Amino acid sequence: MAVTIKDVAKLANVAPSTVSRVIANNPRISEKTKLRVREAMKKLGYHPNLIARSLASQSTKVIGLVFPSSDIFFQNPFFSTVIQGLSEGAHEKQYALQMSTGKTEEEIFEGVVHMVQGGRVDGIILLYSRVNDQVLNYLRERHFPFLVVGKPYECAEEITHVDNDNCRASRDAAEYLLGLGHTKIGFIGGSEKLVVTIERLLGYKEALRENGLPILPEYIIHEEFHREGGQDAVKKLLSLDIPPTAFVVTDDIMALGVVNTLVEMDIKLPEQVSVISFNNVLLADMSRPPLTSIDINIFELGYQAARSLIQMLENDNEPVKRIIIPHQLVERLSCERVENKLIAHK
Amino acid sequence: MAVTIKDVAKLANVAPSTVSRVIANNPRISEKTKLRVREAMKKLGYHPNLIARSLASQSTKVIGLVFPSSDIFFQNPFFSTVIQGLSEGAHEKQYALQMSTGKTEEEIFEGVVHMVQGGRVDGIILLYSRVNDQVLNYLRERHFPFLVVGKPYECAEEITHVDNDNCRASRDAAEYLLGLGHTKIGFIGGSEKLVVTIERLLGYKEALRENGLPILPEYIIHEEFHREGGQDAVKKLLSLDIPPTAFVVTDDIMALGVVNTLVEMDIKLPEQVSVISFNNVLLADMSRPPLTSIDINIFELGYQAARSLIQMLENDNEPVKRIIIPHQLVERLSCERVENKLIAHK
DNA sequence: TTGTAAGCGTTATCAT
DNA sequence: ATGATAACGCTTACAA
Repeated sequence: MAVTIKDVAKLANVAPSTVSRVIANNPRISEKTKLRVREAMKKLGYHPNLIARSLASQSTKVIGLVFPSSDIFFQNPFFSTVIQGLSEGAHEKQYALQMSTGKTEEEIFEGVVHMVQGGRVDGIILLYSRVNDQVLNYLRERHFPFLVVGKPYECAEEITHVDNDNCRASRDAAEYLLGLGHTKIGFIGGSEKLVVTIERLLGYKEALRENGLPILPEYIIHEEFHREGGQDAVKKLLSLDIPPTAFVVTDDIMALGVVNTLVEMDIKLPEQVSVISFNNVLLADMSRPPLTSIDINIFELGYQAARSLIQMLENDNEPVKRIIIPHQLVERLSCERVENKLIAHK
Repeated sequence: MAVTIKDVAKLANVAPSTVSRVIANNPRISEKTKLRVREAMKKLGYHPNLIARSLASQSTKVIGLVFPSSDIFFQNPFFSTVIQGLSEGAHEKQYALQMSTGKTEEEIFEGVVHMVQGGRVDGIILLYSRVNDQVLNYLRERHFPFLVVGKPYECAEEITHVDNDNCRASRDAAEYLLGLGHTKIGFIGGSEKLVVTIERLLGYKEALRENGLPILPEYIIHEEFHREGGQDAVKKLLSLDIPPTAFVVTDDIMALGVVNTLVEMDIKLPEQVSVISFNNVLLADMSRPPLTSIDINIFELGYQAARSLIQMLENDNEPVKRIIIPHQLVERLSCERVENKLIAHK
């Protein structure tokens, strides 16, 4: 059996509670005893049992992570990078990260309940935001500390969240294309259930509207966040009578699908068609041509999420916060000023 | 405060121990009481406190994950996919996954000690294998249950591990190129401290030797597992008096760097130079030309790792195992039969 | 400044 | 088949 607080107490000739106080660095213990106790701890190679500590103190120093059920999320570099940020934010405050596992939505939900009611985590970070989310509703009802990476669909002002200004970012993207003279701009987004898609669509529409351009429903396509999604979308758009000359694509991976498809169709990028996308993951500049993309600072999203949740956990009635991570447009070579070279009508 | 076993006991008119037995589905409890107790649990919305259970039973049902310290690991899709496999394997047996956090090697080591001595995990999975690893040595010394994804550098027969036959895989890769008539084959590998690099280099050498070809030290380059690594390596190799006509690259991402660099140098793929790589991550077929790559079944690596560790945890003296995940060569368009079109000497 | 003792919510060993 | 009761290893009033 491992060495416990009692063993240390015995060796140092003090009570177990004293050892506990030394660990907590309680100021009411004399330096002399502290020294003696610490020596005993070192001698025995003592390390506190975190489970026992959690039980006694009702706090685990563990943060639960909830991912969306879709496989697609894992395939996207967003996942890795946000984890890196979370990891760094958590580590700084000595918190551990635990992942929910499960494939279906239902399994994930049960996993969260297990974590929460089982007392295994002090708080939860949701790494997605969708319409009518069961997990979010559950956490709210139980008043369990949690935070959303992304913008909650409802009651955003009552839920702490870390997000980009996606509406603005999308407006920036569309305005960039408008600035290059494009007037026929298509929008290729992810699932309409995802708040991020909703927001980016909004920004796109705002930009068009403010520039006096019509919003054409046939120019707006929703597909999954993967390459095939981008491929399907661009095919649909290019088969229109008057196809767009530029695309706002809400994810780099989708954009790669778009680019590949265009290349296969022998359409020149950026001479004939411009593409701007989101996330600026590593792949963005591995594409040929490299993608102009809106960098949303994924690492920072994760880092601030971890920090903010820990703040909520450590300070009673920390106010609800909305943390906006800045984005920036990274110009590469996938967009060009529109000349009169239109795509031949089909 | 949450509802406990005592509350359930009171409502069902039994002793707490009986409730505990019902939870464990102990056969010595009558069906009648089981029913009554379960009803009470449902009525109160009871959920066992996992922390208390862990303390009493000295087992957490949590697996600790240890990543290499390098940022590069996270940027590689290997990370996401192996996590998916681990997640599925763990979930099936109701285990949770906890990640070690920390940037430097030292921080990670401390994180592991914290997890282990703190009793927070029942076992550990190392997601890398390198020469002289501090973490591995620590776990061995303490006889703490753990398993390695990859081949341990030393005492591989005493440590359960889940791996590919990397030596064989690399031989397959080299032989494939030899089969296409290449005789000047370069090797671009990762850090020499990583066992995977060592093994793949070995396989490469074996293939050359068995085919009566010389092993040229200047044809062997080690770089980091990222795109720049591939770029640097190929530049070095192409500046040789007699540059290779084909490359075995031990990672897809590096291979992308190789391909991009070749394109920039106006060297035609696969007409002038062939490239074969490892891992077959999604990017492999997004490259132009799409990469011929050895699929090492990353998901399966993770999945089997989780399952095997759980077996070790649940069965006393489970024997040490070596689990080899099969690989297969996926032919795409980055390799071609060598004709007499050599690269012009520099 | 330090010790005593009562929890924290389970499991597990005795009894009965 | 079920009930007391003692762990599990720590924290934290309350005493002294």
